[in-house]
Amino acid sequence: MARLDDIDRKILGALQTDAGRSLDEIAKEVGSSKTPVWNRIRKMREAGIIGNQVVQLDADKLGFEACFFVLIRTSEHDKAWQEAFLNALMKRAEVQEAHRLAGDIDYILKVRVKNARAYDTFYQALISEVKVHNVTALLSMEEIKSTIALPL
Amino acid sequence: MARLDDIDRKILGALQTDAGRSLDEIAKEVGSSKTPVWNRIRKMREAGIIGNQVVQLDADKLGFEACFFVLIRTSEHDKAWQEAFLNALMKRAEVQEAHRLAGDIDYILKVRVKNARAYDTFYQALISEVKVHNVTALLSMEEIKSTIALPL
DNA sequence: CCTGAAAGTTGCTAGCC
DNA sequence: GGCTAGCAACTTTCAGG
Repeated sequence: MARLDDIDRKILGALQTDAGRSLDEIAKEVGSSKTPVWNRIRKMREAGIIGNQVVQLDADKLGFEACFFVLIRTSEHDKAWQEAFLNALMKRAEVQEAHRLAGDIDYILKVRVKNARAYDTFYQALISEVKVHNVTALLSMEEIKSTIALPL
Repeated sequence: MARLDDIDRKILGALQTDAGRSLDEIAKEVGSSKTPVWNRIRKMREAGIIGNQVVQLDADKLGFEACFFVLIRTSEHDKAWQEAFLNALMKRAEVQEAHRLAGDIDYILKVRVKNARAYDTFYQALISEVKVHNVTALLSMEEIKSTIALPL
């Protein structure tokens, strides 16, 4: 874990809210000026704290109207199965998030697709590739909040 | 839903993978040149398809080592309760995602915190603010995949 | 709708406080 | 460490095909 001061945190806060602004603007917002801010950003990039810059796209306007959270239980816990499962998740663009869980449920996925039929296609492809014991899909009716910003 | 051609989709694909490149690079990647690409991006911005540019931060390196998926059932379904609940979620930076669901479980949250104690603090604050019937927290052991890219 | 070039900003570096 | 200044690179605009 990196050691950051208050200005670093302000910079990160600004960048994770809107990275599309100029260095000058960000420098003014955090109460510093161009060069020091640029040096801090460079260091945090090198440290891997700051990753890629990406745009947020409007899922609805692009026709992705269905979003599922998928709870998965498996009976297989050996290395080979895990690798096959992990591989299947990585290569599927519909899977926006995948977490291995502690407890009763083994995995949770967030799957974004155009419609319910597209989800079924995804689901059939997944279970034909890897064996899973039990699957529960939770359908999102409304995306209340969605951000990648961390609570700095 | 907007009408997009193949080049538009390629541009969106490039931007949601890495928006930190120059127009020239992106133009070359999608097989076009600067000005037309710039015009397409401008139009998609105006249409709201392209939103803010943000940086992806490394949660682990910043000390956010705990991530919970929270399943919530409620007995209250009236307007006032919903507004209070929605308000509580919006103002809490720990809540990275919040969805209203169809079926048995009413809401799912993704909550990012520094550690289990910080989750408990969040949890206590939430249930003291709004009444919820049943809460199940799923603890993430490993973030296998995490992207905001849509499967264009 | 694309090309090419010009003008205005910005990112990035270096040398000084 | 931060500031000033300057150059290179980029974004953005606008003619013209």
